[in-house]
Amino acid sequence: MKIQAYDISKTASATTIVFDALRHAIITGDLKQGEHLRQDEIARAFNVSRIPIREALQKLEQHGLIKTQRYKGAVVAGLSLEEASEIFEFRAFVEPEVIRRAVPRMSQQVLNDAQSCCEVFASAEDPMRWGDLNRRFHTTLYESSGLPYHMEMLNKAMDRIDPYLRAQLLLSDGMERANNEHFAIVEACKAKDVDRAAELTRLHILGAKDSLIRHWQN
Amino acid sequence: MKIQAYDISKTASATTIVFDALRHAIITGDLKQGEHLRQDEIARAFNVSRIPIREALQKLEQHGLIKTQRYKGAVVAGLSLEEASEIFEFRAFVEPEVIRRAVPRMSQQVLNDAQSCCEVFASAEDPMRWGDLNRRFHTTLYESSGLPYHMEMLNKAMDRIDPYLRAQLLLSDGMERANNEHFAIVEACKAKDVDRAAELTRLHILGAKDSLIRHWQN
DNA sequence: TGATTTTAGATTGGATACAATATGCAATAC
DNA sequence: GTATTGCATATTGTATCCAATCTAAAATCA
Repeated sequence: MKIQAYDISKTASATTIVFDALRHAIITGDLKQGEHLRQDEIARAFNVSRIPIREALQKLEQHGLIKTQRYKGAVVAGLSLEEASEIFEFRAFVEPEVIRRAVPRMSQQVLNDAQSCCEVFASAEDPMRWGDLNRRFHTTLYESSGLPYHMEMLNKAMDRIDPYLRAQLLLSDGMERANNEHFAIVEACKAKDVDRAAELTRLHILGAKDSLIRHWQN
Repeated sequence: MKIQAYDISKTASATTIVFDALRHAIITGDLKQGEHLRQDEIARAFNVSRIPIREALQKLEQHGLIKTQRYKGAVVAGLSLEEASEIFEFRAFVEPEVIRRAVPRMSQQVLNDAQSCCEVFASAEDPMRWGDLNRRFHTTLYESSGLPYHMEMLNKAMDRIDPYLRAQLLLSDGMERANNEHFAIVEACKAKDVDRAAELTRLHILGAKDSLIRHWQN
């Protein structure tokens, strides 16, 4: 076998392509809260029938990104401030526990990756990339935990509040604070200081939540 | 308007009927781990086309109850002991926090409901009902928390390990222990002893996990 | 005019039909 | 006899079509 081979069964079906595209559009805010998603329109845009569209919409609803009503269609789901707050609190409660498990297991490689994530994040010019980089930083740290179920739950949580995270980073000092806090977390991980890493993570998330709430009320 | 009216848009579509039926069959163990779910077969059984079946299967996959592969179909997902353990630990971590928030807000009504849940559970003869009653007991307690997102996550977690919970209750002293622990939790809630309620909940879940693991290894 | 009914178009839910892929068995080659 | 290839069947993915429902504008009536 001299040729480069892929597992074709893992390539994307029409449904997953559409799902990924819509998911991306929603969590980046291209599709805004309350906007209608017309099956026919999307189907024409992707040049497929409505069937894969409908299945993609089902998946989006399962992820909480849209809301559908029988015979009325799908709209991009909004989050009230209360709902967003609760999800931030969920993260602030679970992520420190995950990092607790991860710190003792982090290889030098992972620590280096996290460090360079931080640096790329710090020097990124494009605000559109901040959200992705921030997300990658967090998942990089948690991967060593060996807790795939917890991470699955956290990923879903982050999906739901992604637009709010992006908004928070765009606030006056959002980016700078996130940066400093990220570097501090990496330092704690390098020092294998479990308690400190956990507490910094907790404060990092709660801080984002608080600054978002403050900004919201103006 | 003298007649009893329902919001028909909230009635079950073919998809949700099929989903509920399959979900029930899986979590009660009627459909066993690894069993194939053929779209055509299910469609004939429910006398609908494959479209609603496919949508129901998607939902089941999102809940982690089945696994699908392109062009190969769906099989009932199994859980390794490690995966089940992690989910027990997730519950053992999150549920005490939820009950912490719930205890100060529990009305007398809720406390009475929980108490009678316990009593029904204690006197239930049919092992098939134990799982449902146990589940209802836990959700009754948590509803006062005002944390719908946390509860959604916990419900998904309980769905995944439901067959294991049922198995655990069937162990020699499983039912008796669960009973005693449930009554103790209710007592702590009545006494508004937040710390005790949380700790008892944590031990209740970890105890179930440990007894399951011990039994598994024989 | 203003409220109600009618009606036509738009949109979604579901059924049927067809295409793409997997699987297992027979045929062939060695 | 074993391994490979070709073919038939089973199963899933997608397209097309029809039915059920919603929406909003036109028509009707007081």
